[in-house]
Amino acid sequence: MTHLEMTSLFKALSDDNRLRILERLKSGEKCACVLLGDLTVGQPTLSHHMKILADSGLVKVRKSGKWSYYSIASETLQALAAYLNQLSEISRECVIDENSDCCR
Amino acid sequence: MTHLEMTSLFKALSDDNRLRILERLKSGEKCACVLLGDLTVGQPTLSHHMKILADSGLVKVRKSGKWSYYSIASETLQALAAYLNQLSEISRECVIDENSDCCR
DNA sequence: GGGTAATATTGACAACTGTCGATGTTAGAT
DNA sequence: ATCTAACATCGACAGTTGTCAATATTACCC
Repeated sequence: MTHLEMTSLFKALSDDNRLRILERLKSGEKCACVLLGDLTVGQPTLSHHMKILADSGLVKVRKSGKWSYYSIASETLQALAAYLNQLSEISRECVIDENSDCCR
Repeated sequence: MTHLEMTSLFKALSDDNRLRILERLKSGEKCACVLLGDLTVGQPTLSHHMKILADSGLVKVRKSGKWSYYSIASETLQALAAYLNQLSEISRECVIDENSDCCR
């Protein structure tokens, strides 16, 4: 996963409504009109959010007739979680001495 | 961790330079002037980014004399990773029948 | 105290983002 | 073919964000 893909994933996650959508999808696949009922945004706005979530790879889309069904892309979420965990593992306890100059 | 805190964490992570800073901090505590050398932004911009990272709880600050030392706040990163993992665990395989109407 | 180095703050500006109303597209129903 | 429901796209607008130059603050050194 490239650096750019990573930031676009975090961008996709950094909106209150989109987080709500993901949490709603945790209970299983949902169609857009159901999600619309859960939020306080208009239909074009929901469509916009779903596009961002789908394009980033956080949700999968399945179209059937008039309906669009969305579901969580677990692999992507797990990959992100793995990245964050790796980032939290500080390789060595490297505390700089308080009296040393750090900048030369 | 509240919903609002969560989105502010993701917001803090959704910038290329801030991700770079965190990856740089993975090798241990660094002072601002060192981080400045790693990026292609001016000093006020770095200061701005560090404030966002610190306020969100992703990094810890230690001040000593003229210098500010920054380090990764592992707990926060791990909490976020746990949240993402929990989100990826779909409770039941709930695929809606293709021929059913979803919206009533 | 005066000078200098590290960092923070302020103000300004361009770029991006979330939202909506209006309109377009597509597919089933009558 | 016409109507309607689900969803997408477009254009506009306000609010936010990343960036910089200029300035302020703080702490050390002489």
